[in-house]
Amino acid sequence: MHMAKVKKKIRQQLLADRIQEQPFLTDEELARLLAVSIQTIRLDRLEMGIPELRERVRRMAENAQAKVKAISSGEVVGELIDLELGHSGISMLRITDDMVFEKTRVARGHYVFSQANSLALAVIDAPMAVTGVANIKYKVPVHVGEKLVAKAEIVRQRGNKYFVWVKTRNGDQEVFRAKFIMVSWTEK
Amino acid sequence: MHMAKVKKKIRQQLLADRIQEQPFLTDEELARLLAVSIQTIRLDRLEMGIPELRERVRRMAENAQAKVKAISSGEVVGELIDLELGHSGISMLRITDDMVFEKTRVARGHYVFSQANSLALAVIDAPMAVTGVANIKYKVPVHVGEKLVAKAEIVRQRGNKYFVWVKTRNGDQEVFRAKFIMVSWTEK
DNA sequence: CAACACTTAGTACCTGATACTATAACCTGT
DNA sequence: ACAGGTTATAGTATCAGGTACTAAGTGTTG
Repeated sequence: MHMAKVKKKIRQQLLADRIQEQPFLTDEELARLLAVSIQTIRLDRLEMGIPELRERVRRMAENAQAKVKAISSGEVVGELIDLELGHSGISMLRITDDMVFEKTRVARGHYVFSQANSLALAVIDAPMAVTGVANIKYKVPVHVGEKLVAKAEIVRQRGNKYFVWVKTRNGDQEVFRAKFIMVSWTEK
Repeated sequence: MHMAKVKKKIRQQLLADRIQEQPFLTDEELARLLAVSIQTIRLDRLEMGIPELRERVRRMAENAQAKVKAISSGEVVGELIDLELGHSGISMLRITDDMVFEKTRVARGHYVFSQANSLALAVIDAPMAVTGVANIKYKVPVHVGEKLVAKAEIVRQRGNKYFVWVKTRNGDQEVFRAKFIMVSWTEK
């Protein structure tokens, strides 16, 4: 395989892109792909401040773990600010880069929903519960960097059904509103 | 009953737990924490088939990246099976371990929502759009391992508002149903 | 006390690097 | 055309965090 030699800056750009796309490549593999020596790759990385493979992998692992935790494993999506079990609760979610659409920079709806839904679940005082029904209105698009504050309130309880209203604000502006009916689940 | 054996097993359990909790520890650090020699740690890892630090980190990075991709960066949550732009679409989502509540093994509601919502967005033939309103009913709890098939259909369009219905089934059973009003977004 | 499991020590070697030195190849201007 | 600077390559020493293996203790226990 013979690749045309390119200028340094162009090569460095190619290198950076490649590493961005496939961070698991060693210097040796990168050298072969760009048809230069391994020393050149190392000089380029040094100049551009790109860390070595192991360091890249380590960072990805830490970072990705945190992101996975943010949406999947935590009890509540976002940060729980206040909770009065059986009455109300408040949580905060910061919209990060990976929660938005690339083109529009507008938050994907399911993040806003997730915050509200998980908060609604947290406020009800029952060992186990699931969402039954939800009525949702997105009022204003949310952008990257904004901090969403969701307030949940139990407005009525009938048997094992809890009616929870959640209002999400960005600053003073209400951006989202949801009514949930949560169903508690006595094990049998 | 051999005394030494018991000690060994307990230590190995402690070791396994520790690595589970803090996978970024080197053998040297683990040796210090458990007050044994580094060789003992290595023998233990060998016996239990626990890979070395670098390998552990590498696996975490790969794996976590895939998970992050599943919910955050992909256009559609789940796997897009079929899409007729402007009419309908089908997607499939496999419920994995980290999508469920630990205690109940029931899927968190927002995953089911995310699948439906992202599919609803995908079917509408507009460059940019956001969710406006959603009416949702969870009919049956979903468990780990199950495959959810969501079908979205555009039922009406009025101006820049698209009315999309999504029905999600697990096998023949309908587990979830949603009506979305999506709003397309002409940039100005 | 002898047998055997367990633990520790130590060595050679591996990968994927950093850090540094030395030299070769390529432009560029005058 | 040739000097001078930039760019590329080669090579060496060293490192972390291991694997794989050999050898020598240290208990425990029957």
